[in-house]
Amino acid sequence: MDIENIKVACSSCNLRELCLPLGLSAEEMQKLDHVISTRRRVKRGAALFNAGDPFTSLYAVRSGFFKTSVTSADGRDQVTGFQMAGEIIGMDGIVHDKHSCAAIALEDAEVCVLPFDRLEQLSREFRTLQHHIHKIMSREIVRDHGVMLLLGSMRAEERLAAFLLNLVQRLHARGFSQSELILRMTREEIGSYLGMKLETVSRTFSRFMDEGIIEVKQRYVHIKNTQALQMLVNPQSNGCAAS
Amino acid sequence: MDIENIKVACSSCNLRELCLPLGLSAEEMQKLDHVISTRRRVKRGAALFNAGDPFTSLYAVRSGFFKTSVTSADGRDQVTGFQMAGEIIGMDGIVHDKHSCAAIALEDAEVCVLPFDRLEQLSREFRTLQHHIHKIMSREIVRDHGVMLLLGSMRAEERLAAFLLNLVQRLHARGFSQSELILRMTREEIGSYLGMKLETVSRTFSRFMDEGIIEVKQRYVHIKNTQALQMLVNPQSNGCAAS
DNA sequence: CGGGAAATTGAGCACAGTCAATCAGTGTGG
DNA sequence: CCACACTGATTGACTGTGCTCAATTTCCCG
Repeated sequence: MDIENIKVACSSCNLRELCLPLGLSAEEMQKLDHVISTRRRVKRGAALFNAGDPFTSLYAVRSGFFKTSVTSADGRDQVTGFQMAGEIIGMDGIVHDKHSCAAIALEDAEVCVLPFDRLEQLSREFRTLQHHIHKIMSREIVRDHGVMLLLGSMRAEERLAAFLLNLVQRLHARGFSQSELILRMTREEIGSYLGMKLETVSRTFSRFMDEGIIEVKQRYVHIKNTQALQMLVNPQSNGCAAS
Repeated sequence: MDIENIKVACSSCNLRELCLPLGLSAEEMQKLDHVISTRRRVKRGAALFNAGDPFTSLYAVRSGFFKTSVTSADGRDQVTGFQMAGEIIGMDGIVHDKHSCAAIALEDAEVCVLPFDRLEQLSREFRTLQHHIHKIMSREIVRDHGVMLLLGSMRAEERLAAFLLNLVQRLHARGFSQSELILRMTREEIGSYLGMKLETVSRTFSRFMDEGIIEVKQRYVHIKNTQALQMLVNPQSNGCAAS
């Protein structure tokens, strides 16, 4: 099985500045350690949960990379996001006590299991934790609105540029390069997320390469001209680094 | 000014089965009445809040109709949702203590002001209220994922059909007709929400009319064949009413 | 009743989708 | 260890949906 229980502690986790414990006091974090007692391993290609699965917990990505996707009644599916270390998955399940999307590991991954009833219980005691959970959900809502903007009003080039910039920025916040990355998802998954076909993703990558903006070799991407990408997303930002 | 304070009570509101108080006990609802002490009127075309405004409260729509929209750095904007009576607006503001989208009244409207710190305080006392707030935020996330599916994988006809069905279903839950409605938004706003140009919205309406599926006259819409619309959204649902 | 915003409709075009062939990379089994 | 199969990526040619630009028309609202 791909499930394995491991004792863990937020207080000693190197992701605590990115993840759930952000901003908690030592005492609060200690309490949190009691709530978050198990980890779970998920193999590449396996589901952390599927649409329809009963909702019990949120999950904090500890290592690895996930995609979440929803499926329409007639079988079309849409990737709704990609999640990396320190990000929280599963908030879609709260409304109906079951998940409405699936979370699939794109590489061997490990998550911290956060039983939601215990999280609610603890957040009734600590307003910092309570507020932090509200923030995490609000952040997801704001992120989703950004994706709607992308899907509703941008052209293929702009979408892919925005996608690359977002990915590299999040990776950079985790200590990786600002200009190089390995894509963990296929062209088809990128396309599904960005509302375009895999061939268009591939062609757009090639065009960026022809223009000298990036270097692509399969999953490897080197961003040679960040400003050019920013200009594509937002023509206003004329070369000057926006804060 | 378009601001006016009025004493109000959730416990005697006719929207309490749709809105925030859903599922609360008499005692809890009485406590909630103390939190929600003011209403605010918003004139047609005016903003309940704008992007960048400091976040203090959530708002429950009491009457009228709103749109929320985000604006990109270069001025494009995207309608992210339409809200009607009983729905909650403003959760985008929690993460950064300021709103990331604007909420504009599409007709003269009235909202209940829910100061967020007091809501957090009360939800630390009542787990029913706490869980209900989590559900409301989760519902928004799930809704957003549905919009992504629509924007990312549907064609113009399917988008508009899904939009009409969603709108009429929500209106029906509020006691309005299942087949007739007045659109409170312009073709341009519909287009922005659905990721298409206003001309395409208009043309698609006309096509539906030619096919005898609906009757449209400016803002008035009569759905003559709900099944045909459902078939457009989901070809699988072959005439049989899906549960 | 008149002005202006909103909606409709048309013609032509472009971006991205479709279908198809080829190539590259990876992992498996003989 | 190499051959082979398979998935994923690239590229090409063609097509079609929806966008652009433009001209009317309709309907509100003052």
